[in-house]
Amino acid sequence: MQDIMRVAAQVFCEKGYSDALTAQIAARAGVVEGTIYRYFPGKRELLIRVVEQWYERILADYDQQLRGVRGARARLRFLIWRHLTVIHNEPGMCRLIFNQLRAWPEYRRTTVFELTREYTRRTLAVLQEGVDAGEIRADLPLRIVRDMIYGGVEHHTWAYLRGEGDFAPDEAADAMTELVYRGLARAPPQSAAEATLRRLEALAQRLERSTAAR
Amino acid sequence: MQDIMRVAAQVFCEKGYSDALTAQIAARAGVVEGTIYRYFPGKRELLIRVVEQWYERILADYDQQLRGVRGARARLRFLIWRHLTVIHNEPGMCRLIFNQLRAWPEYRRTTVFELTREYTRRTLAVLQEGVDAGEIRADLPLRIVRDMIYGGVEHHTWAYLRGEGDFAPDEAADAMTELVYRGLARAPPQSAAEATLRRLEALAQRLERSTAAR
DNA sequence: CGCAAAGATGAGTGGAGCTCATTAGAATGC
DNA sequence: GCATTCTAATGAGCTCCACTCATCTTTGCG
Repeated sequence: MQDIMRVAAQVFCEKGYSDALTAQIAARAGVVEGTIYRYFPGKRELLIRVVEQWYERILADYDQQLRGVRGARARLRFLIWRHLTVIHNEPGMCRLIFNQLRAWPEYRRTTVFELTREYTRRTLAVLQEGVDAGEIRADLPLRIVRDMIYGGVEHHTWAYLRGEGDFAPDEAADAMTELVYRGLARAPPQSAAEATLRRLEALAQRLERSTAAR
Repeated sequence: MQDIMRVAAQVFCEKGYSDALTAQIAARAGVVEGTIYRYFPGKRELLIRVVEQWYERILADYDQQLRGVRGARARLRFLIWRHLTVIHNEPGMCRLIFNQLRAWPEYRRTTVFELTREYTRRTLAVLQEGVDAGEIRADLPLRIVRDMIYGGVEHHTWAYLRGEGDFAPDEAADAMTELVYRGLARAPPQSAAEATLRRLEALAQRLERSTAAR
């Protein structure tokens, strides 16, 4: 049965879900087609089991690694970078998850779903750490930030997953972390700085006039 | 043929792509199955044509509306809000695009693909307007911002598209615009800037006192 | 009215997931 | 050491669904 799952993982990744034929998986695994259906209720369930096994492997050392990273900003960057890196290293499986698994009604009762929830929940927790430490403002819903992070990662890697073009996990992680962390705007505090600047400029002019008058 | 496309749009939206049977579409359209294949090379192409027609309708008044919105920030919010609203109003079609169409190899030669590119290109243009107007910093790649916007919208609406839960386009648009515009962080650069600002203010006060004293 | 061109028909085909009666092999009992 | 039972593997066949094609019908034109 482990043979079947190993072979199925290969064939699914190579050909995609619908072009991967059960007959082909059986042949490569050295069994006959019907044998697959002794262990799996159907092709869909086979994919689900394969992806679940893979995903558990991927997340195995995840918590330990995260525990080693200190500071809300670095932790946040790690989460983003990690997601980008997994996609970059294993595009086949990620394509299966994004294009097939998540579109199915069975998805919600999958451990992939549960583990993903856990994963994104950790992102919220890290953001909250930042709020508690006074590093991040809390006047916007953190859920939206999380959605923009995960959605952004997946949108950014979309072309790569189609086999068109590439992306750099490190650079993208830097940019996204920076964006989330410091934002894009010249925000209200800066207008305070501008006011101060104007006061100083006015003072400078007055001083210049008074020194010139002497 | 318009009948077939109208009926197909309905059935696809109701049942999803693979549960929508060609026989069913034909029956509801009052023709026989083979007739569909006189006008369309196959079921996939039928969906593509249906979605293309819909998408053109959706984007018909789009540019005109955008032209009516002034200011980079308001324009950006409009783009985000618009995307959210379309998803909220027509979940069936959006589900078909996100789950089926975009996963197919044919997608790239679709006008849906072209129009979407146009759509996101406009977002980059609006961001660039903000940079030119001095409203937005340009020291981070705008492509990443765009990816976080569109990815964020889709990630945020994902549960809704599955028929689980709901979301509020206006609130989400506000939050995302705010996030992109002013950022989240009381970040290191800003705390440094704040320290500098306090020193400058102190300096200004000293100078003001000394000039006043004369 | 005759004829040709275009359109519609529905029985039939092919392919892929899936089933099940049968067989082979292993474990257990006496 | 043979018989029995229980489990696993087999592969021919079934079903479902997209798709095809020879045939029939309607329309347009002289």
